[in-house]
Amino acid sequence: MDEKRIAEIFKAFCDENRIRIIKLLRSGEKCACKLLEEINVTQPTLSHHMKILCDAEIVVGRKEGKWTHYSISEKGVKQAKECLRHLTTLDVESTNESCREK
Amino acid sequence: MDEKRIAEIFKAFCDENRIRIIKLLRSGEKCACKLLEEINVTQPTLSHHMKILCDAEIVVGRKEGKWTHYSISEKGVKQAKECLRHLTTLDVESTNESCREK
DNA sequence: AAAATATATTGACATTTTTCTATATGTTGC
DNA sequence: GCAACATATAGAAAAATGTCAATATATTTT
Repeated sequence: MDEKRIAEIFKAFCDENRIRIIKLLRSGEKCACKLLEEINVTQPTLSHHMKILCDAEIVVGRKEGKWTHYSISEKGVKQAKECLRHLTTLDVESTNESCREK
Repeated sequence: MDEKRIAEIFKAFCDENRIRIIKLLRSGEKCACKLLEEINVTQPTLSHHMKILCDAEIVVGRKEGKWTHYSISEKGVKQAKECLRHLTTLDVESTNESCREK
């Protein structure tokens, strides 16, 4: 996966308000109006954060009439975990020259 | 863990150059001069990114004379994984009111 | 069809982040 | 001690991000 996409995924987790939103979704699907009650931002700001979370595919929105219900995306989370695992696992295959000197 | 610290950890993964650096460290410990050769930024910019990676505890620096050797921190990675797991795991204990309406 | 409600988009502003140049600090070898 | 090298810090500029007020869009209700 390219660096740009990886960055996009993890941007979900690097803003305090988005982390609060994710924590709220741990208890299950919630509509935007409910999230808005529990978080200290205006409605357009919440909408902006939900877009970032959805673009990262950590969250999915389900439209139902005038409401949008958001929930944690199992699929996206799996991808994020796999991505984190891959990034941080030593690659034993690759040779290594640790320093120009020595 | 508080939102601020969680955001700090995942900031390691939300910049393209930092992801490139982490990918380079997958092949093992590397000194700053070696990383600098392989990445298209100036030395102070690299230093800045290394600080963010170290603050997130995803990377550790080992000083040896005039060199600093960087490597992926198993301990920090473990914490990040655990953090991601916790954030994205449904909390079955908590009751849920998904929407104000209905 | 008009009013009310839920969410998204636009545009402006403030803050944060990334980047650079210049300079400082610390280490090694002469 | 001095020159050369590796890395860090300071400060400034540019870019990206977070935030809000205003407004648009879509849906439901009356």
